[in-house]
Amino acid sequence: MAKGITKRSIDYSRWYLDVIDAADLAEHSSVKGCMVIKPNGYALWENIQAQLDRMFKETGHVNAYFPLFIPESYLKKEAEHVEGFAPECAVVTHAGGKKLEEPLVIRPTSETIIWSTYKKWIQSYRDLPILINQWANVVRWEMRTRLFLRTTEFLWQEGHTAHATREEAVEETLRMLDVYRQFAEEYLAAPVYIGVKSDQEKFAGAVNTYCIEAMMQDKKALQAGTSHFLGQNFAKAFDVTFQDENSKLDYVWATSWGLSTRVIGALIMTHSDDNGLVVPPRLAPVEVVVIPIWKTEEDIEKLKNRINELTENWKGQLKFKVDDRDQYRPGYKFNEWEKRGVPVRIEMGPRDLENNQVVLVRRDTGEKTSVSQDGLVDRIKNLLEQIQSDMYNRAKDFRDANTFPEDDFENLKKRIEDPGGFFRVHWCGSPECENKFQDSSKATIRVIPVDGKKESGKCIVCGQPSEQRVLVAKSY
RNA sequence: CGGGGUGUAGCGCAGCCCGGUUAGCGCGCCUGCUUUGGGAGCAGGAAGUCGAGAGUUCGAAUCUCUCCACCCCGACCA
Repeated sequence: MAKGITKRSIDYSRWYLDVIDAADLAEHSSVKGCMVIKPNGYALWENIQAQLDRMFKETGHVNAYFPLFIPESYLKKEAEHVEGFAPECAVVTHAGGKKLEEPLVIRPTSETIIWSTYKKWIQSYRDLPILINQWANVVRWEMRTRLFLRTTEFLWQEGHTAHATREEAVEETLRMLDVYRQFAEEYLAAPVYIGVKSDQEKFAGAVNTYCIEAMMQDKKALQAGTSHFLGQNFAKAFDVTFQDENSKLDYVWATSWGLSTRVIGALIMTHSDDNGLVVPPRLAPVEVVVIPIWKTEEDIEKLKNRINELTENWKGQLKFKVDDRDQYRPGYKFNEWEKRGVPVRIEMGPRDLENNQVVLVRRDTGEKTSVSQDGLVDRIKNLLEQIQSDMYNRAKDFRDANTFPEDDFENLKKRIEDPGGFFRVHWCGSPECENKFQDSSKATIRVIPVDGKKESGKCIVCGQPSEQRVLVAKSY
Protein backbone atom coordinates (compact mmCIF):
# COMPACT_ATOMS: atom_id res chain seq x y z
CA MET A 1 0.00 0.00 0.00
CA ALA A 2 2.52 2.60 1.04
CA LYS A 3 4.58 2.77 -2.10
CA GLY A 4 7.92 4.40 -1.53
CA ILE A 5 7.99 4.13 2.25
CA THR A 6 10.37 1.57 3.72
CA LYS A 7 8.75 -0.45 6.48
CA ARG A 8 9.93 0.31 10.01
CA SER A 9 10.71 -3.34 10.54
CA ILE A 10 13.04 -3.36 7.53
CA ASP A 11 15.08 -0.22 8.14
CA TYR A 12 14.00 2.27 10.77
CA SER A 13 16.22 5.16 9.79
CA ARG A 14 15.35 4.69 6.11
CA TRP A 15 11.68 4.73 7.15
CA TYR A 16 12.20 8.00 9.01
CA LEU A 17 13.68 9.67 5.94
CA ASP A 18 10.98 8.20 3.71
CA VAL A 19 8.21 9.59 5.93
CA ILE A 20 9.72 13.07 5.76
CA ASP A 21 9.91 12.76 2.01
CA ALA A 22 6.41 11.32 1.60
CA ALA A 23 4.85 14.01 3.80
CA ASP A 24 6.90 16.64 2.01
CA LEU A 25 8.20 18.09 5.29
CA ALA A 26 11.81 18.89 4.41
CA GLU A 27 14.71 18.11 2.14
CA HIS A 28 18.49 18.31 2.20
CA SER A 29 19.76 21.62 0.93
CA SER A 30 22.81 22.04 -1.23
CA VAL A 31 24.64 23.18 1.91
CA LYS A 32 26.06 20.23 3.79
CA GLY A 33 24.18 19.39 6.95
CA CYS A 34 21.47 21.98 6.37
CA MET A 35 17.87 21.41 5.45
CA VAL A 36 15.11 23.20 3.68
CA ILE A 37 11.99 23.07 5.82
CA LYS A 38 9.18 22.87 3.29
CA PRO A 39 5.71 24.36 3.80
CA ASN A 40 4.24 21.18 5.30
CA GLY A 41 7.08 20.93 7.78
CA TYR A 42 7.12 24.60 8.57
CA ALA A 43 3.38 24.59 9.23
CA LEU A 44 4.04 22.05 11.99
CA TRP A 45 6.73 24.31 13.43
CA GLU A 46 4.39 27.29 13.32
CA ASN A 47 1.80 25.35 15.30
CA ILE A 48 4.42 24.28 17.80
CA GLN A 49 5.57 27.88 18.08
CA ALA A 50 2.03 29.15 18.57
CA GLN A 51 1.34 26.83 21.49
CA LEU A 52 4.67 27.31 23.21
CA ASP A 53 4.59 31.06 22.71
CA ARG A 54 1.20 31.17 24.37
CA MET A 55 2.47 29.06 27.25
CA PHE A 56 5.54 31.27 27.68
CA LYS A 57 3.42 34.39 27.78
CA GLU A 58 1.01 32.82 30.25
CA THR A 59 3.99 32.27 32.54
CA GLY A 60 5.01 35.91 32.30
CA HIS A 61 7.60 35.90 29.54
CA VAL A 62 8.09 38.35 26.70
CA ASN A 63 9.84 37.96 23.37
CA ALA A 64 12.90 39.87 22.19
CA TYR A 65 15.65 39.37 19.66
CA PHE A 66 19.42 39.35 20.05
CA PRO A 67 22.09 39.29 17.33
CA LEU A 68 23.14 36.28 15.31
CA PHE A 69 26.79 37.30 15.63
CA ILE A 70 28.70 37.02 18.86
CA PRO A 71 32.16 38.52 19.37
CA GLU A 72 34.52 35.62 19.86
CA SER A 73 35.79 37.06 23.15
CA TYR A 74 32.30 36.87 24.67
CA LEU A 75 32.10 33.17 24.14
CA LYS A 76 35.42 32.73 25.86
CA LYS A 77 34.36 34.40 29.09
CA GLU A 78 32.75 31.38 30.67
CA ALA A 79 35.32 28.60 30.81
CA GLU A 80 33.05 25.56 30.64
CA HIS A 81 30.86 27.22 28.07
CA VAL A 82 33.65 27.91 25.59
CA GLU A 83 35.10 24.47 26.09
CA GLY A 84 31.76 22.91 25.29
CA PHE A 85 30.91 24.98 22.27
CA ALA A 86 34.18 26.01 20.64
CA PRO A 87 34.57 22.82 18.57
CA GLU A 88 31.21 23.26 16.90
CA CYS A 89 31.25 26.99 16.22
CA ALA A 90 31.16 28.57 12.79
CA VAL A 91 33.21 31.77 12.78
CA VAL A 92 33.07 34.78 10.50
CA THR A 93 36.56 36.15 9.94
CA HIS A 94 35.98 38.40 6.96
CA ALA A 95 33.27 40.92 6.15
CA GLY A 96 32.94 43.91 3.91
CA GLY A 97 35.92 42.68 1.94
CA LYS A 98 38.23 42.98 4.94
CA LYS A 99 39.51 40.80 7.70
CA LEU A 100 37.62 41.58 10.91
CA GLU A 101 39.42 43.02 13.94
CA GLU A 102 37.72 40.36 16.02
CA PRO A 103 36.13 37.23 14.57
CA LEU A 104 32.37 36.87 15.01
CA VAL A 105 30.97 33.54 16.09
CA ILE A 106 27.60 32.57 14.68
CA ARG A 107 25.57 31.85 17.80
CA PRO A 108 25.46 28.23 18.87
CA THR A 109 23.29 29.56 21.73
CA SER A 110 22.89 33.09 23.08
CA GLU A 111 23.85 33.11 26.75
CA THR A 112 26.97 35.21 26.19
CA ILE A 113 25.50 37.93 23.98
CA ILE A 114 22.46 38.11 26.22
CA TRP A 115 24.36 38.33 29.50
CA SER A 116 26.66 40.99 28.07
CA THR A 117 23.46 42.92 27.40
CA TYR A 118 21.77 42.13 30.72
CA LYS A 119 24.78 43.70 32.42
CA LYS A 120 23.61 47.04 31.04
CA TRP A 121 20.02 46.46 32.04
CA ILE A 122 20.44 45.35 35.62
CA GLN A 123 21.44 47.54 38.54
CA SER A 124 18.84 46.91 41.19
CA TYR A 125 16.61 44.12 42.41
CA ARG A 126 13.84 46.30 41.02
CA ASP A 127 15.13 45.45 37.51
CA LEU A 128 14.53 41.80 38.21
CA PRO A 129 13.33 39.38 37.17
CA ILE A 130 13.94 39.59 33.45
CA LEU A 131 11.90 36.96 31.67
CA ILE A 132 12.82 36.96 28.00
CA ASN A 133 12.41 34.43 25.25
CA GLN A 134 13.68 34.59 21.70
CA TRP A 135 12.74 32.64 18.61
CA ALA A 136 15.87 32.21 16.59
CA ASN A 137 18.15 30.08 14.47
CA VAL A 138 21.44 28.75 15.79
CA VAL A 139 24.38 26.99 14.19
CA ARG A 140 26.31 24.07 15.57
CA TRP A 141 28.84 22.41 13.31
CA GLU A 142 27.93 18.80 13.92
CA MET A 143 29.86 15.95 12.37
CA ARG A 144 26.86 13.91 11.47
CA THR A 145 23.44 15.32 10.71
CA ARG A 146 19.93 13.95 10.28
CA LEU A 147 16.89 15.86 9.11
CA PHE A 148 15.19 17.60 12.06
CA LEU A 149 17.08 15.58 14.68
CA ARG A 150 20.43 17.19 14.16
CA THR A 151 21.17 19.76 11.51
CA THR A 152 23.95 22.32 11.28
CA GLU A 153 21.50 25.18 11.46
CA PHE A 154 18.28 24.73 13.37
CA LEU A 155 15.36 26.77 14.64
CA TRP A 156 14.47 26.95 18.27
CA GLN A 157 13.36 29.16 21.08
CA GLU A 158 15.71 30.06 23.89
CA GLY A 159 14.49 31.58 27.13
CA HIS A 160 16.96 33.58 29.19
CA THR A 161 15.90 34.76 32.60
CA ALA A 162 17.59 36.75 35.34
CA HIS A 163 16.63 36.55 39.01
CA ALA A 164 17.47 38.05 42.37
CA THR A 165 17.60 34.78 44.25
CA ARG A 166 18.72 31.27 43.75
CA GLU A 167 15.35 29.94 44.82
CA GLU A 168 13.55 32.01 42.25
CA ALA A 169 15.88 30.87 39.47
CA VAL A 170 15.52 27.22 40.43
CA GLU A 171 11.77 27.67 40.52
CA GLU A 172 11.86 29.19 37.04
CA THR A 173 14.01 26.34 35.72
CA LEU A 174 11.50 23.79 36.98
CA ARG A 175 8.51 25.84 35.85
CA MET A 176 9.77 25.85 32.27
CA LEU A 177 10.67 22.19 32.45
CA ASP A 178 7.06 21.62 33.37
CA VAL A 179 5.88 23.79 30.48
CA TYR A 180 7.84 21.51 28.17
CA ARG A 181 6.43 18.41 29.82
CA GLN A 182 2.93 19.75 29.44
CA PHE A 183 3.53 20.73 25.83
CA ALA A 184 4.92 17.28 25.03
CA GLU A 185 2.02 15.48 26.67
CA GLU A 186 -0.85 17.68 25.59
CA TYR A 187 0.24 18.71 22.11
CA LEU A 188 2.87 16.29 20.84
CA ALA A 189 0.90 13.49 22.52
CA ALA A 190 4.28 12.22 23.67
CA PRO A 191 4.78 11.00 27.23
CA VAL A 192 8.12 12.11 28.64
CA TYR A 193 10.38 11.29 31.54
CA ILE A 194 11.64 14.37 33.30
CA GLY A 195 14.81 14.64 35.23
CA VAL A 196 18.22 16.13 35.64
CA LYS A 197 21.29 15.34 33.54
CA SER A 198 24.49 13.91 34.93
CA ASP A 199 27.43 16.29 35.10
CA GLN A 200 28.82 14.87 31.90
CA GLU A 201 25.62 15.36 29.97
CA LYS A 202 24.70 18.78 31.27
CA PHE A 203 24.84 22.01 29.30
CA ALA A 204 28.26 23.64 29.15
CA GLY A 205 28.09 26.43 31.69
CA ALA A 206 25.07 25.24 33.65
CA VAL A 207 24.88 24.17 37.27
CA ASN A 208 22.08 21.78 36.42
CA THR A 209 20.41 20.72 33.20
CA TYR A 210 16.88 19.37 33.35
CA CYS A 211 15.22 17.77 30.38
CA ILE A 212 12.31 15.86 29.00
CA GLU A 213 13.13 12.51 27.41
CA ALA A 214 10.77 10.75 25.05
CA MET A 215 10.87 7.21 23.70
CA MET A 216 10.83 6.72 19.96
CA GLN A 217 9.27 3.67 18.30
CA ASP A 218 12.69 2.05 17.95
CA LYS A 219 12.92 2.39 21.75
CA LYS A 220 15.70 4.94 21.61
CA ALA A 221 15.54 8.07 23.74
CA LEU A 222 15.21 11.56 22.36
CA GLN A 223 15.89 14.64 24.42
CA ALA A 224 13.04 16.89 23.41
CA GLY A 225 13.56 19.99 25.54
CA THR A 226 16.01 21.29 28.12
CA SER A 227 15.88 23.75 30.99
CA HIS A 228 19.08 24.89 32.68
CA PHE A 229 19.73 26.35 36.08
CA LEU A 230 22.80 28.47 35.36
CA GLY A 231 23.47 29.62 38.92
CA GLN A 232 25.62 32.73 38.90
CA ASN A 233 28.04 31.38 36.30
CA PHE A 234 27.18 33.79 33.52
CA ALA A 235 26.60 36.70 35.87
CA LYS A 236 30.11 36.20 37.18
CA ALA A 237 31.59 35.79 33.72
CA PHE A 238 29.95 39.02 32.55
CA ASP A 239 30.06 40.81 35.87
CA VAL A 240 26.34 41.26 36.19
CA THR A 241 25.51 42.41 39.73
CA PHE A 242 22.54 44.04 41.41
CA GLN A 243 21.79 45.74 44.71
CA ASP A 244 19.23 43.98 46.86
CA GLU A 245 16.72 45.50 49.31
CA ASN A 246 19.50 45.87 51.88
CA SER A 247 21.80 47.66 49.41
CA LYS A 248 23.99 44.59 49.31
CA LEU A 249 25.64 43.77 45.98
CA ASP A 250 25.25 40.25 44.58
CA TYR A 251 25.54 38.40 41.30
CA VAL A 252 22.35 37.74 39.37
CA TRP A 253 20.91 34.23 39.14
CA ALA A 254 20.12 32.82 35.72
CA THR A 255 18.21 30.20 33.77
CA SER A 256 17.95 29.28 30.13
CA TRP A 257 15.68 26.82 28.38
CA GLY A 258 15.22 25.69 24.82
CA LEU A 259 13.21 23.55 22.50
CA SER A 260 14.03 23.11 18.83
CA THR A 261 12.78 21.86 15.47
CA ARG A 262 14.09 18.56 16.73
CA VAL A 263 10.69 17.94 18.30
CA ILE A 264 9.35 17.51 14.77
CA GLY A 265 11.63 14.48 14.59
CA ALA A 266 10.13 13.34 17.89
CA LEU A 267 6.63 13.83 16.55
CA ILE A 268 7.44 11.73 13.48
CA MET A 269 9.12 8.92 15.37
CA THR A 270 6.54 8.74 18.14
CA HIS A 271 3.41 8.43 16.06
CA SER A 272 3.97 7.74 12.38
CA ASP A 273 3.44 4.35 10.77
CA ASP A 274 4.35 2.43 7.63
CA ASN A 275 1.83 4.45 5.64
CA GLY A 276 3.48 7.75 6.49
CA LEU A 277 3.17 10.65 8.87
CA VAL A 278 0.61 10.71 11.69
CA VAL A 279 0.12 14.17 13.22
CA PRO A 280 -1.52 14.73 16.60
CA PRO A 281 -4.70 16.75 15.91
CA ARG A 282 -3.73 19.66 18.13
CA LEU A 283 -0.66 20.34 16.01
CA ALA A 284 -2.14 19.46 12.64
CA PRO A 285 -2.02 22.22 10.02
CA VAL A 286 -5.03 20.52 8.41
CA GLU A 287 -7.32 18.64 10.78
CA VAL A 288 -9.88 17.40 8.28
CA VAL A 289 -9.77 16.83 4.57
CA VAL A 290 -12.97 16.38 2.63
CA ILE A 291 -12.74 14.30 -0.53
CA PRO A 292 -15.72 14.36 -2.86
CA ILE A 293 -16.17 11.34 -5.11
CA TRP A 294 -18.07 11.70 -8.33
CA LYS A 295 -18.79 10.20 -11.74
CA THR A 296 -20.65 12.90 -13.59
CA GLU A 297 -20.62 16.67 -13.80
CA GLU A 298 -24.00 16.60 -12.15
CA ASP A 299 -22.60 14.61 -9.21
CA ILE A 300 -19.80 17.02 -8.54
CA GLU A 301 -22.10 20.03 -8.75
CA LYS A 302 -24.42 18.54 -6.17
CA LEU A 303 -21.52 17.45 -3.99
CA LYS A 304 -19.88 20.84 -4.08
CA ASN A 305 -23.10 22.51 -3.09
CA ARG A 306 -23.70 20.13 -0.23
CA ILE A 307 -20.10 20.42 0.96
CA ASN A 308 -20.36 24.20 0.90
CA GLU A 309 -23.50 24.03 3.01
CA LEU A 310 -21.95 21.55 5.38
CA THR A 311 -18.68 23.39 5.89
CA GLU A 312 -20.18 26.87 6.10
CA ASN A 313 -20.02 26.88 9.89
CA TRP A 314 -16.71 25.00 10.07
CA LYS A 315 -14.79 28.18 9.44
CA GLY A 316 -13.10 29.27 12.63
CA GLN A 317 -13.96 25.93 14.24
CA LEU A 318 -11.99 23.45 12.18
CA LYS A 319 -8.91 23.58 10.03
CA PHE A 320 -10.18 21.84 6.93
CA LYS A 321 -9.52 21.45 3.26
CA VAL A 322 -11.79 20.31 0.46
CA ASP A 323 -9.82 18.37 -2.15
CA ASP A 324 -11.91 18.66 -5.29
CA ARG A 325 -9.03 18.54 -7.74
CA ASP A 326 -10.24 16.65 -10.77
CA GLN A 327 -6.87 15.56 -12.13
CA TYR A 328 -6.54 12.96 -9.37
CA ARG A 329 -8.78 10.06 -8.55
CA PRO A 330 -10.04 9.42 -5.03
CA GLY A 331 -7.59 6.62 -4.26
CA TYR A 332 -4.68 8.87 -5.03
CA LYS A 333 -6.02 11.56 -2.74
CA PHE A 334 -6.71 9.13 0.11
CA ASN A 335 -3.13 8.06 -0.08
CA GLU A 336 -1.70 11.53 -0.38
CA TRP A 337 -3.47 12.90 2.69
CA GLU A 338 -2.67 9.74 4.57
CA LYS A 339 1.05 10.18 3.90
CA ARG A 340 0.77 13.72 5.16
CA GLY A 341 -0.79 12.64 8.41
CA VAL A 342 -4.07 14.56 8.30
CA PRO A 343 -5.97 13.20 11.32
CA VAL A 344 -9.45 12.89 9.82
CA ARG A 345 -10.62 12.26 6.28
CA ILE A 346 -14.17 12.61 5.08
CA GLU A 347 -15.22 10.77 1.94
CA MET A 348 -18.42 11.86 0.31
CA GLY A 349 -19.94 10.48 -2.88
CA PRO A 350 -23.36 10.21 -4.55
CA ARG A 351 -24.40 7.34 -2.28
CA ASP A 352 -23.62 9.38 0.82
CA LEU A 353 -25.53 12.31 -0.61
CA GLU A 354 -28.62 10.16 -1.00
CA ASN A 355 -28.38 8.80 2.52
CA ASN A 356 -27.47 12.09 4.21
CA GLN A 357 -24.23 10.63 5.46
CA VAL A 358 -20.46 10.77 5.04
CA VAL A 359 -17.64 8.30 5.52
CA LEU A 360 -15.36 9.33 8.37
CA VAL A 361 -11.83 7.89 8.45
CA ARG A 362 -9.30 8.10 11.28
CA ARG A 363 -5.67 8.44 10.24
CA ASP A 364 -4.30 6.93 13.43
CA THR A 365 -6.25 3.67 13.30
CA GLY A 366 -7.54 3.61 9.72
CA GLU A 367 -11.03 3.01 11.11
CA LYS A 368 -13.87 3.95 8.71
CA THR A 369 -17.40 4.73 9.77
CA SER A 370 -20.47 6.04 8.00
CA VAL A 371 -22.08 8.83 9.96
CA SER A 372 -24.96 11.23 9.51
CA GLN A 373 -24.31 14.65 8.07
CA ASP A 374 -26.30 16.11 10.94
CA GLY A 375 -24.20 17.36 13.80
CA LEU A 376 -21.03 16.65 11.87
CA VAL A 377 -18.90 19.49 13.30
CA ASP A 378 -19.32 18.33 16.86
CA ARG A 379 -18.72 14.75 15.87
CA ILE A 380 -15.47 15.73 14.16
CA LYS A 381 -14.35 17.88 17.06
CA ASN A 382 -14.97 15.03 19.44
CA LEU A 383 -13.18 12.61 17.16
CA LEU A 384 -10.14 14.89 16.95
CA GLU A 385 -9.93 15.00 20.75
CA GLN A 386 -10.41 11.25 20.87
CA ILE A 387 -7.56 10.74 18.40
CA GLN A 388 -5.34 13.11 20.36
CA SER A 389 -5.83 11.22 23.60
CA ASP A 390 -5.66 7.79 21.95
CA MET A 391 -2.34 8.74 20.40
CA TYR A 392 -1.00 9.81 23.76
CA ASN A 393 -2.20 6.65 25.43
CA ARG A 394 -0.75 4.38 22.78
CA ALA A 395 2.60 6.13 23.03
CA LYS A 396 2.49 5.90 26.80
CA ASP A 397 1.56 2.22 26.79
CA PHE A 398 4.43 1.56 24.40
CA ARG A 399 6.89 3.46 26.54
CA ASP A 400 5.76 1.87 29.77
CA ALA A 401 5.87 -1.58 28.22
CA ASN A 402 9.48 -0.94 27.23
CA THR A 403 10.80 0.56 30.44
CA PHE A 404 12.31 -1.98 32.80
CA PRO A 405 14.16 -2.14 36.09
CA GLU A 406 17.49 -3.96 35.82
CA ASP A 407 20.07 -4.77 38.46
CA ASP A 408 22.64 -6.90 36.67
CA PHE A 409 25.26 -5.15 34.56
CA GLU A 410 25.84 -8.02 32.14
CA ASN A 411 22.12 -8.50 31.66
CA LEU A 412 21.69 -4.79 31.10
CA LYS A 413 24.28 -4.71 28.34
CA LYS A 414 22.48 -7.54 26.57
CA ARG A 415 19.00 -6.14 27.01
CA ILE A 416 19.97 -2.69 25.79
CA GLU A 417 20.81 -4.31 22.46
CA ASP A 418 17.90 -6.72 22.46
CA PRO A 419 15.06 -6.06 23.01
CA GLY A 420 16.13 -2.47 23.79
CA GLY A 421 14.20 0.12 25.75
CA PHE A 422 14.67 2.32 28.79
CA PHE A 423 16.21 0.73 31.85
CA ARG A 424 15.94 1.94 35.40
CA VAL A 425 19.18 1.13 37.18
CA HIS A 426 20.95 2.04 40.37
CA TRP A 427 23.94 4.33 39.99
CA CYS A 428 26.24 5.58 42.70
CA GLY A 429 26.62 8.96 41.03
CA SER A 430 30.32 8.78 40.25
CA PRO A 431 31.62 9.89 36.85
CA GLU A 432 33.89 6.83 36.83
CA CYS A 433 30.95 4.48 36.83
CA GLU A 434 29.13 6.58 34.28
CA ASN A 435 32.15 6.39 31.99
CA LYS A 436 32.58 2.71 32.55
CA PHE A 437 28.94 2.20 31.77
CA GLN A 438 29.02 4.28 28.61
CA ASP A 439 32.19 2.71 27.33
CA SER A 440 30.90 -0.82 27.69
CA SER A 441 27.43 -0.30 26.25
CA LYS A 442 26.08 2.00 23.59
CA ALA A 443 23.69 3.57 26.07
CA THR A 444 23.97 6.66 28.24
CA ILE A 445 22.38 7.91 31.42
CA ARG A 446 19.46 9.87 30.08
CA VAL A 447 18.08 11.38 33.26
CA ILE A 448 18.14 11.18 36.98
CA PRO A 449 14.39 11.43 37.61
CA VAL A 450 13.49 14.50 39.68
CA ASP A 451 10.31 13.05 41.05
CA GLY A 452 11.94 9.66 41.36
CA LYS A 453 11.10 7.66 44.40
CA LYS A 454 14.04 7.10 46.70
CA GLU A 455 14.99 3.47 46.76
CA SER A 456 18.18 2.15 48.19
CA GLY A 457 20.18 -0.30 46.16
CA LYS A 458 23.60 -0.96 44.75
CA CYS A 459 25.26 0.78 41.82
CA ILE A 460 24.94 -1.50 38.81
CA VAL A 461 28.57 -0.88 37.92
CA CYS A 462 30.53 -0.75 41.17
CA GLY A 463 28.11 -2.09 43.75
CA GLN A 464 28.41 0.93 46.03
CA PRO A 465 25.22 2.16 47.74
CA SER A 466 22.77 4.12 45.58
CA GLU A 467 19.71 6.06 46.66
CA GLN A 468 17.65 6.01 43.52
CA ARG A 469 17.38 4.57 40.08
CA VAL A 470 18.37 6.51 36.95
CA LEU A 471 17.13 6.03 33.42
CA VAL A 472 19.54 4.65 30.84
CA ALA A 473 18.97 4.06 27.14
CA LYS A 474 20.45 4.39 23.71
CA SER A 475 19.67 7.80 22.38
CA TYR A 476 19.53 10.09 19.38
C1' C B 1 38.27 12.32 10.65
C1' G B 2 37.94 6.78 9.35
C1' G B 3 35.02 3.07 6.45
C1' G B 4 31.37 2.27 2.46
C1' G B 5 28.62 4.25 -1.61
C1' U B 6 26.67 7.57 -5.37
C1' G B 7 26.99 11.61 -9.13
C1' U B 8 23.51 10.45 -16.59
C1' A B 9 16.04 14.71 -17.78
C1' G B 10 12.33 17.18 -11.84
C1' C B 11 12.94 12.10 -9.13
C1' G B 12 14.70 6.84 -9.34
C1' C B 13 17.92 4.17 -12.42
C1' A B 14 20.29 1.39 -17.00
C1' G B 15 24.32 2.16 -20.37
C1' C B 16 30.63 2.25 -18.67
C1' C B 17 33.92 -3.71 -17.90
C1' C B 18 34.79 -4.36 -24.11
C1' G B 19 35.17 3.84 -26.78
C1' G B 20 31.87 4.27 -32.61
C1' U B 21 25.29 6.87 -35.65
C1' U B 22 20.06 10.75 -33.29
C1' A B 23 22.20 8.55 -24.79
C1' G B 24 17.81 4.88 -23.04
C1' C B 25 13.93 3.07 -19.28
C1' G B 26 10.34 3.82 -15.15
C1' C B 27 7.84 7.61 -12.34
C1' G B 28 6.54 12.57 -12.66
C1' C B 29 5.34 16.79 -16.08
C1' C B 30 2.42 19.00 -20.65
C1' U B 31 -1.92 18.12 -24.45
C1' G B 32 -6.28 15.30 -25.74
C1' C B 33 -9.99 11.56 -24.99
C1' U B 34 -11.96 7.94 -21.69
C1' U B 35 -12.13 7.47 -16.29
C1' U B 36 -13.22 8.64 -10.74
C1' G B 37 -15.98 4.62 -3.43
C1' G B 38 -7.99 2.92 -2.04
C1' G B 39 -2.01 5.06 -5.78
C1' A B 40 -6.44 5.12 -13.54
C1' G B 41 -6.04 3.73 -19.11
C1' C B 42 -4.73 4.93 -24.06
C1' A B 43 -2.49 8.23 -27.63
C1' G B 44 0.76 12.18 -28.51
C1' G B 45 4.62 15.55 -26.49
C1' A B 46 8.42 18.56 -23.82
C1' A B 47 12.57 17.95 -21.05
C1' G B 48 20.02 16.13 -20.78
C1' U B 49 26.64 21.27 -20.07
C1' C B 50 26.25 12.41 -18.84
C1' G B 51 29.29 16.29 -11.22
C1' A B 52 33.88 19.68 -12.77
C1' G B 53 38.64 20.13 -15.09
C1' A B 54 42.68 18.15 -17.72
C1' G B 55 44.58 14.13 -20.67
C1' U B 56 44.64 9.71 -24.29
C1' U B 57 42.13 9.07 -29.14
C1' C B 58 40.09 10.26 -35.79
C1' G B 59 36.16 9.77 -32.03
C1' A B 60 34.93 9.72 -24.66
C1' A B 61 28.90 9.06 -20.52
C1' U B 62 32.46 4.88 -21.47
C1' C B 63 39.76 4.71 -20.72
C1' U B 64 43.63 7.73 -17.36
C1' C B 65 44.65 11.54 -13.72
C1' U B 66 43.09 15.49 -10.51
C1' C B 67 39.35 17.91 -8.02
C1' C B 68 34.36 18.68 -6.11
C1' A B 69 29.75 17.45 -4.05
C1' C B 70 26.29 14.58 -1.57
C1' C B 71 24.34 10.15 0.97
C1' C B 72 24.90 5.94 4.39
C1' C B 73 27.66 3.57 8.75
C1' G B 74 31.04 4.82 13.21
C1' A B 75 33.82 8.63 17.00
C1' C B 76 31.12 14.51 19.08
C1' C B 77 26.10 16.87 20.18
C1' A B 78 19.76 19.66 21.07
